[in-house]
Amino acid sequence: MHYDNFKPIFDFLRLYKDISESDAAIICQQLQFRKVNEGEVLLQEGKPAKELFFVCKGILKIVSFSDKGNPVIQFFLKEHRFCTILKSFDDGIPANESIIAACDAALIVLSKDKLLQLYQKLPYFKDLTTNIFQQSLLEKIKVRNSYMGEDATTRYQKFISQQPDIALRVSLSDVASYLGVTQQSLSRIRKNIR
Amino acid sequence: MHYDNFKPIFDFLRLYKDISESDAAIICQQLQFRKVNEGEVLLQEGKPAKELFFVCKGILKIVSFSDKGNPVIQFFLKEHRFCTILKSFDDGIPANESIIAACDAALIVLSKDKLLQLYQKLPYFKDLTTNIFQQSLLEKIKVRNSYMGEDATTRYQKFISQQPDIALRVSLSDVASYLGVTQQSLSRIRKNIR
DNA sequence: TTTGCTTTTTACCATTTGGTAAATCCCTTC
DNA sequence: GAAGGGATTTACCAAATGGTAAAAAGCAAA
Repeated sequence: MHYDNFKPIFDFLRLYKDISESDAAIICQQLQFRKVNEGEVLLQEGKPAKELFFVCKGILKIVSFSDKGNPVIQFFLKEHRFCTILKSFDDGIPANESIIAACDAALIVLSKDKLLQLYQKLPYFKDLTTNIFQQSLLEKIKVRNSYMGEDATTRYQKFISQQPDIALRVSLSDVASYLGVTQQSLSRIRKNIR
Repeated sequence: MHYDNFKPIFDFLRLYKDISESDAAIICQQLQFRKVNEGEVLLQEGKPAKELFFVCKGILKIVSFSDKGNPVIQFFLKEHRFCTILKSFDDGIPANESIIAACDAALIVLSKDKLLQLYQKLPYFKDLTTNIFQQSLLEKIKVRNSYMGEDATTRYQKFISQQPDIALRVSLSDVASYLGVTQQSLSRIRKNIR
């Protein structure tokens, strides 16, 4: 058991709830550590999400496609964030989005089967994850709404001030897709800001 | 007890969970019926959200302000939707958004105090609301993301096809604010579509 | 009906953004 | 170091959008 690999997730969970060492040992048994390279597909659109990821290092992106077929990055998930396609994960239906590593990353993987086992073994665990997921959804909505009605330059400036660590680590084209502009426009915007 | 007024909320809740008549009576005791006029402010930005609204008739809007001071409509809530500022409601902190009637509306009001009482009396009720809230958040994210990377015409067309009943009942300026364009642009877009 | 107020439409022009294409930069591999 | 491939920048022009202002339409009260 590589406990060191799993330390980040306990640091995170304990921000929400105190977890005894014996419970931590139970949780550890269900966890899996995984390293992925930039561009690696962790979940393919159209398949059901059967895994919950916790980002220890790196950045994941959730990607869907617009009507025109252009990839649209919905969110970036960085260190100490959970990542899955929640509706697909909960209901077992095909995901409308893909999960892809936006840069080299280290993850903790929790399969749905094993999470359900945890719900059985640790009665508080479902409340805990539900709470975390809800906060995560609220955060996503808040960020997205803060972009509404702003022009591309303002969106970019908000992005680099709100999520500077992500801005520096993912490609320009990913940022452009996330902000809803072409990469040419974003490149021009960056030049004007300097 | 005006049970008739409360029927819509039970019709809705029973889509998620069977509720006995005796439980329904308990719930009814905590509910309050309220009619509001277009423009009426149900929650003022900066104040903590202490009420949960269920829309029986009409449309509510959640409004915040951009950096430039322009009002930005984040969402519309129509019939058979719950509406509150969840983070403020849960944590008791000031809301960053206002809730305003986008047209004349009839609501069922559930105060936080009374909801907490319901959680005590009906053990399943917290799970039920949590589940509903999560689905609501996922829905909001899905709609918002579907607009990302689309031009204003496409966003408007998606809006009128996804939410035709709302499009017909709220003002053009509200729709423009929701879609992140000026009302002049939206008026021009409507002309071009015809 | 008339009046006054609000909402919506239209017009004009400045600015922003998209689309295409080419040039440059950067990184990896040989 | 050289070559190749992808990423980013730049340029050019067309199209879309914003800002200001005025006209038209809709609506409610007198």
